[in-house]
This record gives sequence, C-alpha cells and structure tokens, in this order.
Amino acid sequence: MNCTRSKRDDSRMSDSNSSVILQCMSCLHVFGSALSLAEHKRQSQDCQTEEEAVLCGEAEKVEWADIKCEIKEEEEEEIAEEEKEDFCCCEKSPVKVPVKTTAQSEALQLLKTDLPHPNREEREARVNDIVQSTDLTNDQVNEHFPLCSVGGKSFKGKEALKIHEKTHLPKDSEFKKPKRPCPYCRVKQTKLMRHLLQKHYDEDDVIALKAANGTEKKAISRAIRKRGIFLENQRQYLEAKEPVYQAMRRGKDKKYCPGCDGFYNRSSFGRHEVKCKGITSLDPSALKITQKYQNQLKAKQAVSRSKKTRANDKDCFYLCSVCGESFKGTSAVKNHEKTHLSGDGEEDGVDSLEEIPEEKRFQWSTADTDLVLKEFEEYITGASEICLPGKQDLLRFRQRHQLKCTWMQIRSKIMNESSKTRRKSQIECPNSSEMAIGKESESEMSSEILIDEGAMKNRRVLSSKVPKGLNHSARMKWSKENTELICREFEEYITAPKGMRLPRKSEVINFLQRYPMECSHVQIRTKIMNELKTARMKAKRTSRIANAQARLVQREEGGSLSEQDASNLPNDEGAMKNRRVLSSKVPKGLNHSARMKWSKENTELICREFEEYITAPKGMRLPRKSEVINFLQRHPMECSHVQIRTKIMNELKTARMKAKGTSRSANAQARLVQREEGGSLSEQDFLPGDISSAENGEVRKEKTSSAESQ
DNA sequence: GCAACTCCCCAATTATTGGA
DNA sequence: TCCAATAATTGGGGAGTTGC
Repeated sequence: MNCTRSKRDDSRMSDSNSSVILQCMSCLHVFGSALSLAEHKRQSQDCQTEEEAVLCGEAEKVEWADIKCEIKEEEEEEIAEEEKEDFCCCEKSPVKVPVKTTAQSEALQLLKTDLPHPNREEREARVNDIVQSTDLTNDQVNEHFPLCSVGGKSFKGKEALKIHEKTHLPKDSEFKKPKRPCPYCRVKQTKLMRHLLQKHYDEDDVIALKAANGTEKKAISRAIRKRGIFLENQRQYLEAKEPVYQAMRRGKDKKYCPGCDGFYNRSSFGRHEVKCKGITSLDPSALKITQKYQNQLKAKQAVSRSKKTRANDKDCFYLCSVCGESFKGTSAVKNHEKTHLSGDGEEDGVDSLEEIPEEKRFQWSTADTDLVLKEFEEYITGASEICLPGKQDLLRFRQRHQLKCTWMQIRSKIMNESSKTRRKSQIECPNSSEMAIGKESESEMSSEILIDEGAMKNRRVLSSKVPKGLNHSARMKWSKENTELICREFEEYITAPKGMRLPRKSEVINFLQRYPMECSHVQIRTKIMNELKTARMKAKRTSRIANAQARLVQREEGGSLSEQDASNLPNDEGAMKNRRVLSSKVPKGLNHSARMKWSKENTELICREFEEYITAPKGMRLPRKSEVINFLQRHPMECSHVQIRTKIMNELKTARMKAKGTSRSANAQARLVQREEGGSLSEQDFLPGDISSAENGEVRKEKTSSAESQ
C-alpha cells in the first residue's frame, strides 16, 4: 500500500491554494486539487483503485504537514540505529578523522569493539596504548570516542553521548515521556501498551501484539502508537481547524519530511533525508478506523448518559470464568479475573494448598485473626506510615501459615481490623481519636464508652457485597488548575472537621456555572470528597507525628501532657454531626402507581417480626437487607425488601410519634396537676422523655409549632 | 396516615493510573 | 512489577417532604 511521490507532487501540495483538500485513501497523502490527486494516482500503481476523501474547505489556512508527526522514541531509536550503522569513523559521520594506516584503523576498531568503556581510567589506558603503538595523537583518538564529562564513559559518537548525557541532567529539565493517545478510546496514556492489553485486548491488533515477539512486537506497537497519534491529530484538526502538532509541540524546531510524513529535528533532518525510503508512517485505513471508533465512542457516551437508570446496565454484563460474578465490561471482568491469580500466575489460594475454598468469602477463625493481628499490628494500630503491607509480605504470610485464602482477603482483613481499631479508639476517647497509637497512649485514654449516634453506627456490619465493575470509561482527569480552583472554592468543606456535610448540589451547580468545566456536579462532589479524605489523612499523619514527638519529649522530661494539650485534638465527631444542615429540597414527583397496600395481617406480622427495631430508641439501625430478605423467604409477600424496610421505617416513625404524644400528654397532665397544686415545673419536664435522651442533641428542624397544635 | 420519594452522608471497596 | 494515590462506585442508613 505504499506509494512514492515525486518532488513535483510535494511542491504542488504545499503551493496549493484551493479551497478543498483531497486525500488519497490509500496512502493518506493530501492534494490541493483533483488534478494533482489524479496525477498522483497515475504515478502510483497502488493508489489507483482507492477512493479519495474531501477533508477540509480551508486549505489556505492549514498546512496538512502540521498535523502529522513522529514521536520522540522513534527519533531516538532511529538515532541509535543510525549510530549503529554510521559509526563515528564511517563516511556519514559528522566527525571525520582521517585514518592513515591499517594499523591505526585496526587499533581504533579494537578500541570501539567494547564501547562504551566503563570508566575514565580504563579508557585513558586504552587510548595511551593506541597513541604509543600508532602515530595517532590523543586528540585524534578522543575525537573518535567522545567522553562523558560526568561519568567518564566514552561513546561511539556525539549523538550517543548526547543521549547518555541526558541521564546526568537535573530532574526538572529531564525529558519526560509524553502521553500517547489510544487509537481506540482516544484517552492519552503514559503506558499505552499496558492500557491496550488491559482495555482493548479483544482488538485484532492487540491480539497480534500479544502473540508477537521481538522485532515484530515492536513493529506492531509502533504502528498502533502511530495510529493513535494520527487519529488524535486528525480529530483535533477536523474539530479545531488548526494545525494540531504546532500546539502539541510548540517551540520544537521540527522539519517535515514529505517522503514519510514524519517530523524530525532540523539538526538530524539531513541525515534522515538520506536514509528516508519514502514510506508513509500512517496507517492507510486510519480514516475508516476513525469512523468506526467515533461510532463506538458515541455509543459509549449514550450508555453513559443512560447509566443513571441502572436497570439498563443489567442487560449487558460479562461473567467471570472462575467465580461466575458478573461485570459491566470486558476490561472489568478481566481485571476481576486477575484476583483469582497469584503473583506467579497460579490460581490464588491454590498454589501450595490442595483445597480450594468453596465460598469466595473467607471465614476468619479466631486463631487466624490473632495471627493477622500479631503479624500486622503496626498496620492495624496505625503505627506504620504505610497503610497496608505489600503483596509479597501477604503472600509470604499466607504461605507461612498455610492459610486457605487469597492475599487480597488478608489485606481486606487488615483493613477491616484497622478500621475496627480506629472506631474503637474513637469510642474510647472521642476527643482524641489520634491518641490510639501504641499501648502507652491507649492506657492514657479514657475507658468511658459513650453510646451516641456515631457509636451506634459502628455496630453496623457492612455488606460483604462488592461493586460489580465500576465505569471508568469517563474517569475524570483533574488538572492542577481545576483542583486548585475547587480546593479554593470549597475550602471550608475540605478543611471542615469530620461530620460536616459536603456542598449541596445547588452550590456545586452554581460553581459550575461560574467556572464551566467538562464534568458533572457529581464528579466535583467526588473530587471534594476525595480531597477531604486526603486532607484528613494528612492531618492524621501530622497529628501522629506531633503526638509521637510529644511522647518522646514527655519520656525525656519524665512528665505528662497537660489537659490543654490534650484538648487541642480534633472535636467530637458526634457533636460536629449536629451541625449538619439538612436539605430543604423536595422530591420531584413520587411514583404512587405501585403504591403498597399493607394488609392488617402483614402489618402485624412485620411489626411482630421486627419489633426490636420498631421499639428501639433513636439511633438504632433498621434491619439489614439480608434480614429482610430472610424474612421474605420465610413469609412470602408480593413486595420487595425495600418496601418492607420502608414499612418498618414508617412504623418506627409512628411508634415514636405516639411515644412523643404520650409523653407530651403525660407532661401536660403533670403540669395541670402541678398548677392545680400551685407548684411549678422544671425545664426537664417539658422534654419528650426518653426520646430527648436518645436524640443525643441532634439538631433538627422540628415542626414544633404544628406538633404543639396537634 | 401512609408509602414512597429525594437528597444527603458515610465507610468500604474497586479500578485505574503513574512513579519508582 | 509493585505500590501509593486517586477517582469512582456501592450499599446502608437517616431526615424531610410529597401526594394519594
């Protein structure tokens, strides 16, 4: 599919001022007129049968050459290749040293066979030998083998030395590998090959890439990379109507090669021109691919838009070949399947054990839990700066103790134990949760357990279910500027103590209107949430260090921390929670079409079954989903577990209202009696009894007036 | 009054990414 | 390849409100 072009064609292309650009669909070269394209076709046999495409109507504004590019790695590869071929003593070398005799030539050849030389001393010794045995001077020999001024290594040419010298550059001026656009999803990736293998492993080219080896593999990966770059350039060109690579490589002194559609450094262009075989680097089917993946992208966007209704997503899922769990995408299921493999590729949990756990969920025995607690104490207590041990540590631990679980499960166990410890420390010492580091500080903590709303929440046994495949197709890339903007705008929320709410939807939307960003309010909210987490983690770490330092000082001085120092620690979460301002927004139309009609029997059954939850004081949780499902299995009803939960919630409300009413009437009666007796009531008498204590200070917008009137 | 709804919070968890 | 950071998702739960 390659086609060569004459210089006449090139000049015609660049001189073209026509309003239409025509492109040869075979070689992708662009022509200013139908005539020049026809002439091109006549000259190139391969391109005769192909169609042409009209690209743009603003030819005079665009230099097609500007939207094509070569990549830096290729330049380097090329330079390296050329250095290999064009040895410093060859005719093409920019440094030409006349070699007078065969002996001199042989001596130099001998010197360069084992280049680069490891160190300056060895090199000097070798050069001295040559100088002594031949008529060559030191300078003549040194010119052949440039010397690194830092490391003392000598190289086969100036270019090779230049590449090497980059390794000595300070970090900020060092070359940073640019991101490469994926030809399939167009997302720019630092590690394009890994991305391809993970996300697009079902594509033909990627399958071929996986199967290939050595040179072939390189060639395929290069072709994919180039296609991605080309498609990205083409897309930007078609959308922005301006030279793309000018924007992408601003300030670089590049020169366009019409022979291969590549860009090369002006300094190395001459050398390339000699070598250039006129082979276009672009994939001839690129335009078709663009269309194909543009359609796919549109389809993906459509799915993303309709994602809000999760029911839609249930229709397309992929099953794990090992455990049968379903996932939304092929990449998600592939990633999940990796969890069944251990580091060496064997099925996890099976590498040294005979039995495979029947249940995916591992049942931790007390003995095994103790082992984990003992082994990973530092991670669980938070004494370690690193949150979790590495995979290898976990695998070794599993091997040592012959545990029949995966390393991931051990990690989860550590995380859960760590979380448990944190919660425990918060209950034991609500004002200084950060004190729970090591046994010394624990002993200093108060043993008084406060059962408030927060503590009740801790009783929650969290679901063992895991999200089935996240949609990362539209994963947000936060720029530094936007991150700063969000942090500045929502600083009060990010720096707020635990328990404070996040900004409202309306606030975020308002922010988005003022600072338009290509993201949803949910994504901004997530960003704030994550920033908040990070800030808290940092604060926690700082607090830990400060505490450790304080303890050190304390030990040295033999004294103890003052109460004031202790009070500087974070506020009580429960108290902060009370500051929460609840939403005043109203639901937008309820669906009463499927409204449940509870029979007296079923209501009684539910009330009897879930009595403990209905009569429980405020702060107690509702029955778990699993409990409700279990109930439904025992007592089949034509309703969902959610409806039963709602029923219980409403029964609970009613019960509390009744209790409140009873308490009020009792109080009213008491007041009446007191008035009759001529006494006065204390403030406490006006509170609604046990409910007030259970509420634990929760600030709520109570409709006191209406309740009073009732 | 009741069932259902929206909005919000929280903790846990997973997926993805980029640096080392 | 490992690992930490980051972004996103999930399910449980609570409060307030709506409309039949």
